Amino acid sequence: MDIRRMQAFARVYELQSFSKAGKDLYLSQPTVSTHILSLEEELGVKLFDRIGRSVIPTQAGQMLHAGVQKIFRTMEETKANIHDLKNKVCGQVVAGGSTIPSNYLLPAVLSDFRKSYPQVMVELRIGDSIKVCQDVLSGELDFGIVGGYADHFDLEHVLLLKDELHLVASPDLRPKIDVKACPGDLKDMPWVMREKGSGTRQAFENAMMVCGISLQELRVSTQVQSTEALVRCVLAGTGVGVTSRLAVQKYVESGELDIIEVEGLNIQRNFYIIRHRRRSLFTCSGKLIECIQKHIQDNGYQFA
Amino acid sequence: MDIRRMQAFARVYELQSFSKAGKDLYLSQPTVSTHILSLEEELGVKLFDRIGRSVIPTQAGQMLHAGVQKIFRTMEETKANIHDLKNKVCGQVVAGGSTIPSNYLLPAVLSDFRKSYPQVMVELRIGDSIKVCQDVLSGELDFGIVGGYADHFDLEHVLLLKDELHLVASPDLRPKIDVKACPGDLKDMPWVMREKGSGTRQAFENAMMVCGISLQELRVSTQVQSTEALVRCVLAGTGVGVTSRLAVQKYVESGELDIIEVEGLNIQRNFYIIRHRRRSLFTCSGKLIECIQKHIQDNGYQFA
DNA sequence: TAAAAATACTCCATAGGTATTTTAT
DNA sequence: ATAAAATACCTATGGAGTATTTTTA
Repeated sequence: MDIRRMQAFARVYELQSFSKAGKDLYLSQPTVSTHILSLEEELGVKLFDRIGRSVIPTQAGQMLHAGVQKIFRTMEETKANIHDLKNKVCGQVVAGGSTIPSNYLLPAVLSDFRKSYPQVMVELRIGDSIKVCQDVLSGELDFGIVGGYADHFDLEHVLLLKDELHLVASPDLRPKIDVKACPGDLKDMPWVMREKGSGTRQAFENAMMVCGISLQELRVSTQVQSTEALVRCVLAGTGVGVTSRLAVQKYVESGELDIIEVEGLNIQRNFYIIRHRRRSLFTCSGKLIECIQKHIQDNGYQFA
Repeated sequence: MDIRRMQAFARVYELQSFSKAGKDLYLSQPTVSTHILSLEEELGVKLFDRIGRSVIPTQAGQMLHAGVQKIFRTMEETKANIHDLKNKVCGQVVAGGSTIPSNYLLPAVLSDFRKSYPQVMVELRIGDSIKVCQDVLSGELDFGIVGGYADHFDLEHVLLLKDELHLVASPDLRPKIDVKACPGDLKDMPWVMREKGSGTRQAFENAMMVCGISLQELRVSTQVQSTEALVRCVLAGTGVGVTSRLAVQKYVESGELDIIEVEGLNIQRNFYIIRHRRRSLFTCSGKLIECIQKHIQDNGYQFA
C-alpha cells in the first residue's frame, strides 16, 4: 500500500489503461504494470481483469479505488489544513491564565478577538500560577498569563500590565472609615481576607511588611476563597478588603465602592505573558497575544 | 507524504521520542530523524519542537497526526474489506436477466439468497438478451440469464433450464376449444400474440415452422408487448396465447387456465447463465449462481 | 499489423544502516 | 556522564528505465 503504487492504481482505474496511466504519471508502462502487480500480490487478489486490450477492474479493484480516493482526499485536506495554519489565522489556541486576568481581563479580549478571527478556536484554562507555568513548559498551553515571575530559563516573561491592589470599602461604612487612612488605622478595621496561598494575599502581605505591619495584627472578620466572594462581602458592608483594581473598577466607577488610600502603602503586582522560549509560535497564538497587548494599551492600563 | 514517513511520524508523535519510535519500528534513530526532517521540509512547517530531550508536537504536528491516523484507518479498512471479499460472502452482485427469468424465476431465488447471505447486495437489471450479453462482455454485469445462445467466444453459456412454451386458454372458451388439438385447429382460434422481436414469439414461430404453419395464417385478435399483458388477455378470454410455462404455472394449477396440447407441437427454449469467460468470479457472484441452480433443481424444473 | 500488457534486464535514487558529533539532563 | 537528536557518510533495496516478447483487436 505504497503511495506511488496507489497513484498508479488510481490512474489505471480511471483511464482503464496501463499505458495511458503511465503517460499521465510520466512513468513507463512496465513501471505501472509492476506497481499493479505488487499491489495484487500484497492484497492477494486480482485488481484488474486484463481482457485483451481492455482493462476492467474487479470488485476488489473497485473497493481499493474507493479506499485510495478517500486516502488521497484526506492527504490533500491535511496538507491544506497545515498550509492554512502557516498562512492564515486559524486553528486553535490553548491559553492559560490565573484567576484575575482570566475573569476580569480576558473575556473582553476574547470577544474582540473572536470578531477579528472567527476561524480560531480559543480555549482558556483557568488555574493557579504554578499550574499555568508547568503547562506552558510541558506544551499543554500555548501561552499563559500569570501574576508572578517564575524563574525558569525556558519561560519567557513579557510584562503585560502593572496591576494595582486597592483597599476598598463600601461607602456605607463611612464616616467610620475615611477614604484617606494611615497604616496605623488598618488595625482597627474589620477585614475581609483571601485565604493563605492566594497570590493577591501574598502581594498584600509583602506590601504591608514594607509598612512594618504583619497580617496577624489585622482584625479579620471574614475569610473567603475567591476574588468575587471577597468583592461581594465588601459590597455588602462586611468590612474592608484588598483586591485587584481590575476586579473592583466598575464598582468604584458606579460609586458602590470607595478606594481607601493608605499613606505609604503601594501594592503592585505585575502580570506577565509567559511562553516557552523554544517552542514554535503559531500565527493564531501570536495574534491572540498581540490582541491582548493591544487591548491593554487601548484601555489605558498602566504597563510600563 | 510517503507511508513509511507517516508511520515514523505517528510513532514519534505517540512515543514522544525519536529513538523509541525507531526501536518500535525496527529502524535506527537517524532514519527516523531524516523521515521527520523530510516531512517537515515537504510541508514547510516544524512538526515537533525538540526541546532538550523532550519532543513536543507543534500544532501542525497535531494536525498531521489526525490526518495520518485517518489515512491509516482507511488503509486498514480497505484491506479488511478486500480480504472479506475473498474469504466471506459479501459485497455486491450485479446480475442481468431477460424478462421471463427476471420476473418469474429470480424473485423467489433472490428472496432465498437474501436469507442465506444477508450481507450481499444484489442488483438485478432487466433487459433484452442483446443488452444483457453486451453488458456481461463489457463488465457491467457479473453474469446474466438469457433465453438464447449468443455466439461470442468470451461468453460462457451454462444451461440453466429448459423452458417450455405452452398454448393456454381460459376454460370459459370450452367446448369451443378443446384441451387436445391438432395443428390444423390453430388457424381457427382467436390469438393473443406478442409483438415481433419478442424472444417468445421467435421461439413459437420456429416451432410452428416445423409443423409447416406460418404465423401469418393465424387469426390474431390482439397483439401485446409484454408477457404479463398477454397472460391477462388470455385470462380474460380474449383468445389463446403461447407463453412460458413459468408465467402461467400458477394459473394452470389453480384451474384459471388450461394448457392445450397440440399434437407435434413442442416449443422449447433454453435459458442459459452467461458469464465472461475471462473475468474473475467473486465469491458472492458464484454463490448467487449456485443458489439459482439449486433452486431450479429443488423445484423440479427440467434442466437436462 | 499495430497497439497494449507482460517479461527481462539494467541502473541509480534513496531508504536505511553505522559511526560520530552535538546537545541537554 | 549519559542519553537523545543531529550530522556525515556509506550500502543496498527496489523504483524506474529500456529493450523485447507476447497477446489481441
